[in-house]
Amino acid sequence: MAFGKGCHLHLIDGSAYIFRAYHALPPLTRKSDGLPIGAVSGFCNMLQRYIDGNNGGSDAPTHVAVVFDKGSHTFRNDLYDQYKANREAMPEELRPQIPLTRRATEAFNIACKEIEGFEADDIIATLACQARDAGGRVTILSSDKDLMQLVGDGVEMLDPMKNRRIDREGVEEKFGVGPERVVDVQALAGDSVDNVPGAPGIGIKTASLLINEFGSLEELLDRAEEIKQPKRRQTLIEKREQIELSKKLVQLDCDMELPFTLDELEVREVEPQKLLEFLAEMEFRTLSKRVADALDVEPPVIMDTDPGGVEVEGPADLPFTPENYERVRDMEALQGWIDRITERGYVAIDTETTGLNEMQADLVGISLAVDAGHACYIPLTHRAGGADDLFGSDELAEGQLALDDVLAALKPVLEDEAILKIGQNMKYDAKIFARNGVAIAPIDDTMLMSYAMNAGLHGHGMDTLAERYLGHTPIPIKELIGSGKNQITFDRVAIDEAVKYAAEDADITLRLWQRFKPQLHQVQVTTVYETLERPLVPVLAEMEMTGIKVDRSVLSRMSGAFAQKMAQLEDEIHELAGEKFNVGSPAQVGEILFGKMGLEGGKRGKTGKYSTPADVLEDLATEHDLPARILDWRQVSKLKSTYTDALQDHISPDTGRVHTSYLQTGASTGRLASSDPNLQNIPVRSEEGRRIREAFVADQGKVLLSLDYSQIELRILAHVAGIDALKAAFHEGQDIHAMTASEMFDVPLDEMTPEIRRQAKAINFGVIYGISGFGLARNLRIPRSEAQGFIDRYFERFPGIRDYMDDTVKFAKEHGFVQTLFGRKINTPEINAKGPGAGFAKRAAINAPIQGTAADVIRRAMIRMPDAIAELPARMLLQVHDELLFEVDEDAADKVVEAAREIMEGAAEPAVKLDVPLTVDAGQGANWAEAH
DNA sequence: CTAATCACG
DNA sequence: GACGTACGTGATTAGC
Repeated sequence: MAFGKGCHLHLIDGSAYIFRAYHALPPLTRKSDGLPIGAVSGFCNMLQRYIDGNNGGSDAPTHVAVVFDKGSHTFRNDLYDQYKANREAMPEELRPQIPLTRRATEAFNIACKEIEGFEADDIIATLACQARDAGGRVTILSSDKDLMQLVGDGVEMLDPMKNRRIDREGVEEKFGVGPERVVDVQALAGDSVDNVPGAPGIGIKTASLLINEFGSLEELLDRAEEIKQPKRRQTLIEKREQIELSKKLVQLDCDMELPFTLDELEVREVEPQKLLEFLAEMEFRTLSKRVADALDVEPPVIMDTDPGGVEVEGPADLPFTPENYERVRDMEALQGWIDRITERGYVAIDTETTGLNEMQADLVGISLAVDAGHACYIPLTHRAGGADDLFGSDELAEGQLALDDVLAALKPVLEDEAILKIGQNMKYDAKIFARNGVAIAPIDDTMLMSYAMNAGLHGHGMDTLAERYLGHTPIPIKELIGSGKNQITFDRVAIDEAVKYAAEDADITLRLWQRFKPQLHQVQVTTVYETLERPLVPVLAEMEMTGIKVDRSVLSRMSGAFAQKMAQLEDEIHELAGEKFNVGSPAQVGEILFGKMGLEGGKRGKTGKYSTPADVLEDLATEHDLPARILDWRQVSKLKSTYTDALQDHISPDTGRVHTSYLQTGASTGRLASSDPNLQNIPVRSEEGRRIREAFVADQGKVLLSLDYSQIELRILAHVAGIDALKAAFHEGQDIHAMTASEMFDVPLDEMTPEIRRQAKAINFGVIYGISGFGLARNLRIPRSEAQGFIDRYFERFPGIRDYMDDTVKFAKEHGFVQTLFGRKINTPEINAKGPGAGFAKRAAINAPIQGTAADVIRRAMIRMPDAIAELPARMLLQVHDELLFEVDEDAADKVVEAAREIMEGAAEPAVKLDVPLTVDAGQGANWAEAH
């Protein structure tokens, strides 16, 4: 039948269907071979429901097509190279499913249309226009707002999820203008998802207002001078070109040359045989049965195992049996494992090494697991003689494959894009492999999965996870290597013992993965895991391996000076006290001050001893010399022992640099933690302490570059709590603490004193921490009643803050967690507790979304940074919560600042559009003190 | 091994 | 009405 009057064309936005199916469903895999199949399954279900819903209806289509995007480069990229530039890459699990969705469409006997280099939207637009011109009706099944341009004259949209028809009125409701002016509004408003710039500062609301006033975009731009608002007028005049470009980008192409005609899209009957064969191949049992029922035919039989007979065992209740752990002795056995891994497409892997320091530890063996309950260990460099041999032996033990041979055989597997490598704390193994010339990818990490789901509930180490989720206590490493000074390295462990321990780790990791993978979707943290956790692993690994240069001579000179100062202070202290005692013992200091000298304010701690924290001593120091000297001594002692002494021990003999280790799962809020050594708490607040940063230096011909977010947590607070006054202040670049002080104390900005500003600053920080009168009073050293008065006044001025706090606590009490703007969940198990813990949990719940969102922002920046600076002579070295430190060639510093700043300031987008700008301060110098 | 103290954001 | 509090970390030391 030729398409014409009385015909009804359905156009299905296939690409949108696929993404929706992918994100809505857990990551199902085909049972026989583990092929990811979730999106295909969801897609088929949608098609089935679609067909069911239209069968025999009076409004049934006469013609139908599913239309897909094809190719990533379209004519819009030629117009504007940034078009869709901030799109996240297609998830790895989705990629292989794309061709299967085309086959699925054909299996359902529906026309499947795609054209290389064109977006589905343009094909849909062209078909819709042709159908309309031929006098027929069109329904577009999509919720994509871009397609709303086409509505009218017999063309409607149908949102398949909400099952809502969108006609002319629907479009006007959404855009404030009719379909023919939708393009104009979009051109002005832009689109952060597709990266269409539009007119800065103008959204849909303002855009429709302007278009309605002037009639069209062209008219508006020609008569822009008439606009009253100065900022708007200026934008429209200055950004005219950008707006006109935006229009070209959003304008759908109705005049494509199509290699097919409408007539070819005529609805065809489903062919049961063809469809059921496809569903059987995909192993969709439920859907096959439903389709077979609907068609009134026998459902196909789908075997539980593939023709090769590989049983895929689940983790449930399968016992741990060391007898099923194999020791790999020869290349034939290894090849068997490699074949099995290749066939399956994933493997759990773990490395054993001589130590916990990945920069120095050597590879001792590798364990692998593909099926739960079965695993192997490949010993590589175990020593002969073993633990009992007093002197050990440097001879290699018998029956081991050569390290080089094994690495050569495994390298193609470890680097194969189609084979997923699963680990527990993969950063560690990735670094070990990197030092052996293997770039392991792609990866999954059970530790990070647990963190994404369970932050705040418990730790994420293997022992914790195995006990909680598998009901199994793994062999303690102590049983093999001992502890304390008698500890041995893993290469001295007898191989047979090592097999049981190491293979078990791979087995546990695999079982945890099988359990966690579907849970990620159920808990709705897949995006967090895939965009904030997993991609950070290689970035951190790279930073840690790079390390930062530390000048030992600077440190050792300072250590000497500190030692002298301490000795001198110690003499003075003993003199003042009238006796010798250990100044480093808080208990003895307490006895001297509060016991012997009888000073006021001595409180006893849990252990019954006097407590002597700095703030108490500071109060005493106004009247007495002794506590003042003790405070001086403590400061110097801290700097010497923790920094100038300890840091020297961390300088790697191989690189001359210090390599910290970042713990991705350390802080429940999403922050990183740094250890061995901790480079996130290098002194900066005190003048003396700051000098330690002079020892952190740039290499010859390079400089250190520090970029830090300005007031990021307060900006996020302004956004999430929706405080207009704060937002405006940030937009105008005002001094936020001065502005707060001015609001609170009714002091004009030009009469602001440092003291009033300081108090307002303390309140601003207090708010982020879940303020209390007691805490603020202690911080500001003012009476509690006065502090409470400040807080009351603050909430009066910014009532939105109180609402935010109340809402957050309420949410936590209802759900047991709070969330960041990017969807990270932080569990709050203590929130409904009674007693003193309740206050703690409340404040933590208030703080977590703010601290966590800031942490998410800088993570996003870090993940994007390697690409952004790839062409520049720069390396990212350190992260200190809101600061990134780089080492760059001297002459490229400005360029790097520009590139890195852009990434950092735009890091929230496109996922989140903050109401406040993020700004980044930059500094550079030969050392960290100068750069900061 | 834990508590106390203090370094950072 | 009393209680006990600023949020998040890691390293070092003393002292059991």
